[in-house]
Amino acid sequence: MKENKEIPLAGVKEIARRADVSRATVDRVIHNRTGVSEKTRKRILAIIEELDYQPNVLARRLALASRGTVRLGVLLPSASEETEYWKAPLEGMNRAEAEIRQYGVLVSYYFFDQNLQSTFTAQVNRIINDALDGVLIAPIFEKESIQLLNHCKEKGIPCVLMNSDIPGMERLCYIGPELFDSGYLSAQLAHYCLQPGRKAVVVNIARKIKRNVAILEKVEGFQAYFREKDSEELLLSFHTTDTDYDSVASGLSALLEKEPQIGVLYVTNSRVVLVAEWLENIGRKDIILIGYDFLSGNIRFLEKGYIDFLICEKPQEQGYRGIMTLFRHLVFSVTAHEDYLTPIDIVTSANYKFYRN
Amino acid sequence: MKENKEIPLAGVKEIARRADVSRATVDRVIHNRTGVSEKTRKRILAIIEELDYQPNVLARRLALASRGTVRLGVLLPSASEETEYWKAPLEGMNRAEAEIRQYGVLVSYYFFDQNLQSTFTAQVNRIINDALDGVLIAPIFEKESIQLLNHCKEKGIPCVLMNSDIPGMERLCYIGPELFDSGYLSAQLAHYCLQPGRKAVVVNIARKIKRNVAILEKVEGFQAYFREKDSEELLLSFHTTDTDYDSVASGLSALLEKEPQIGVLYVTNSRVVLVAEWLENIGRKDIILIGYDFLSGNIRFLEKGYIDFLICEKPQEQGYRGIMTLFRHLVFSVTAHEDYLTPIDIVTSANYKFYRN
DNA sequence: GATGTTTTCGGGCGCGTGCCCGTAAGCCGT
DNA sequence: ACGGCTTACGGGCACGCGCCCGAAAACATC
Repeated sequence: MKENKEIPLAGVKEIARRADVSRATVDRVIHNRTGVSEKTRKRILAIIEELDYQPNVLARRLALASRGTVRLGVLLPSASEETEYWKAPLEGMNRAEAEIRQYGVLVSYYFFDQNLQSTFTAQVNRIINDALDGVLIAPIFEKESIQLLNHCKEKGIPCVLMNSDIPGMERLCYIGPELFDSGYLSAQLAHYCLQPGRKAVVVNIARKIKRNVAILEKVEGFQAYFREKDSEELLLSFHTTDTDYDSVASGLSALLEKEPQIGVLYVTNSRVVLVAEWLENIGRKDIILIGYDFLSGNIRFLEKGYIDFLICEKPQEQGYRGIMTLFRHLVFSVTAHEDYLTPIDIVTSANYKFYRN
Repeated sequence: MKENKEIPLAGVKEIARRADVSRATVDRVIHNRTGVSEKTRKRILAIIEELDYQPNVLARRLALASRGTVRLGVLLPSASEETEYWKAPLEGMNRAEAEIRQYGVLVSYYFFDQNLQSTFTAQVNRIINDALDGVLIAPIFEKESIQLLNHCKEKGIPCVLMNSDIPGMERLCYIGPELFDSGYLSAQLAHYCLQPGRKAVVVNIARKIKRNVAILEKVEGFQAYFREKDSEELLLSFHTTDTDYDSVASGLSALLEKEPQIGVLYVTNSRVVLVAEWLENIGRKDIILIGYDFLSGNIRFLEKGYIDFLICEKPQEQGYRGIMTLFRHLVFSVTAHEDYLTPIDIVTSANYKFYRN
């Protein structure tokens, strides 16, 4: 009594039968190759339309496997201790790679040092030289990234940006967060938690702040929220370009002495761990601390109660989707992809156990 | 100068060549079928081990496509207006179905009415009768679900539970939230937002509360948090089995009159929309409202500012993963799946635009 | 040693698609 | 009428794997 009423998903053979031609002719039409008279082409196209023909991706890729391999390249920072962050996207890419290796896809990684522009440039040149079929890049250095994007455009190589966007450039799509909203959301949390009479501090800890788009946009979003709530007078800010613990600690201690009514600290990147350490050392669990990224160090302080909220933007999924987008574009010709703005997740000590990065 | 150094992923042919047998013999060993002498079997197994042979899933499934179809069944509540919630899991399942249809998988849906146990029983019987290859169920009615699980166990049919678990039963895995932690997280948010001197209310709006595991566990989690913070005296509660607006509104109005210091309302399910409506009518944006599920009605009140936090557990992904887990188990023999506890997401007016259900 | 039975294995087809090669029909010029 | 050339199409192999059928080899029986 099985209900085997399933439609057998008509293939090329069925189309050929109905059009009274051979499969090869249908094939020519599907790939708009030459060698088919206009009359039969029309006829076949009509039948394809009618049957809503969907090529079998398995068979297609299997057949294509003989022809050659699709070669993807990824340009991203190497995951050092300082920037453990980049381990996550890499894991996502590896996961994607494992999934699609069967389809004849090969992924090469081009790592660079975030602090050395020269390493970036060198890898850009290697990528150009290697003549890949698709490229995924984290455009940390804007100028050189634009150069690479232009090269890809010229050669018709699809290119996906991740982590941060370069507005106005031609590319397949951008995969990453909307940074302004990320700051705006943090401000909302801060505002909810702010007890009467207390103030909030925006804390920037980074080598270069003025040029760092990621930080600037977040700060703007944060301030925008307080402005909307007519609470701008509650905002303080603290910047330091020294990223070691001592500089951060002494700077914050000085600030706290001058402004004892601090209730919330918002750190614009994953260096929040330094601030958490400081809070632990001065024994102030009552100050709300908001920061970024699902990293082991941050999680530890989340558990201890010194970090209250971590904002996370699914870096692993960013890597996974980046590869998959290129794959689908190249192998299955699924181009209709707009930008993918990652969710902005709130992680606390109560839900971090279930978080998927 | 292309680096085509990739290992060609040795297939059955290569194994056969090295073992000096035909591909058919290798095939017999791979599927541990009879008809191979112990000596050659050992030899072939050694080579398989050595080459770390991974069968090409595309080719495998393509070849299998002729034999027959893998038939999956899903038992879930029909998405009525009242329970729009179930639209999301269904969408996820449809997405999964579209993705794996190429692999010869057919999904049948067995809908029941959440308020009528008889419809559940009827569908259980249909499932048993239809002799499916795999089953995904939302075990709303526990007793009948156990009956179905036992039947599956007997027949060796893999079975995945979703949305809520039945502890102690044999099944492939559970996909859904950890309800206790869901309540616990809500309490944390409530506690953060609670201004001095204000109180929090647990609001249950459901036909049957005492028997509803989902609600009870959440309430327990919520209370546990306040107990840990020694703030139990700040907790009130409100229950109603009448799920219409008027009952909810008049009940809450009475409560508010008696306890004017209410600062937070925690509604344990998606009926939070009724409470939001009430807050709008009495014009009280200052009361923090926490509720469940990413539904259009709830989102509207999130935008307006009457709902502050929505807790969401990725229902769409639950459906997607449910189907995919069965698929991978049946087609690719990827059994090593433990339970998948979905993330517990916090959605506010500032990040809902980016949320993926 | 002839015949039956079991064990062990190879050949070959099919899954749906991509693509190369061959070929018949039509056209043109001489 | 014949050779050369283009156009339009069909036949057939390959991709990697599953599986059926039949054959060879080994063994058993009289």
